[in-house]
Amino acid sequence: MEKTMIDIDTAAQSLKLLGDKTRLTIIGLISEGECCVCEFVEVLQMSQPSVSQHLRKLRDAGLVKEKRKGQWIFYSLNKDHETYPITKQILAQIPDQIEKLRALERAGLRIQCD
Amino acid sequence: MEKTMIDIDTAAQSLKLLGDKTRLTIIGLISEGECCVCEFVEVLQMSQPSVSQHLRKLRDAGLVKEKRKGQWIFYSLNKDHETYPITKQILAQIPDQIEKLRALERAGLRIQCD
DNA sequence: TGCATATATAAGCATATGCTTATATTATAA
DNA sequence: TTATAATATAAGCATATGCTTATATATGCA
Repeated sequence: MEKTMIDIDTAAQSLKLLGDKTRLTIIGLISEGECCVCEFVEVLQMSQPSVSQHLRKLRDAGLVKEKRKGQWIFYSLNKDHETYPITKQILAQIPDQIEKLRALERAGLRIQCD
Repeated sequence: MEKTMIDIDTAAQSLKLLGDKTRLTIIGLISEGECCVCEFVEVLQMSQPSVSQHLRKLRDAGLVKEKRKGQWIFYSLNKDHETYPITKQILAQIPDQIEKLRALERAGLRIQCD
């Protein structure tokens, strides 16, 4: 498992994106699976356009992937991204967001379409 | 070695500071020792006020410490900071900046006052 | 087809950011 | 004490950021 160095510009660009509470929470939410936009809206208690705009930044940078499933668009971590190792290390040091998703599920608001 | 979780707001705040090429390079430069402002100015090829302003942000957040030695003020990593574990992990994944300091030394511009 | 739902995009705006130039502060040295 | 060097701070400005509201696009369903 050879460690590849991530150049400083690339690292800084990803860190800048992760350096926002909303986006860092989004990354935490999908650290163990995918979520759709309406789930983020519910958990984050933010407007849909605002959430979409954060997702676009993450997607443009390649940190997340999107996949349409019917009327929903699901977002997930892009584990192939050059800076994914950094993201993973950060995720290991912040509290997981799973409980928030469980609460969604209990409220019947979790989208499952597999 | 129990891992303490770093809350998401705290993590995001530090990541935001690290998400800037200049500041990330500064952190890289002091990852193995202290540097004074004029060394940063030389290595980064930036104006002194601009460097000072970046250092102030890092210091205000507690990510770095400063120590005056005569006419110079030396900056170093604050290893006691709550988010230092994150910083350390990031540093492990970017190329070290030591070579830049060696070049300074060869040019006779390295400040040593111990 | 037509309507509802999910999502994206656009435009506008207030605030944050990072630089610049000018100046203040602190310490050393003559 | 005066001059110089190292650093900090202040003010100004252009650009970036993150929200809002309004609207567009795409899908599913009656």
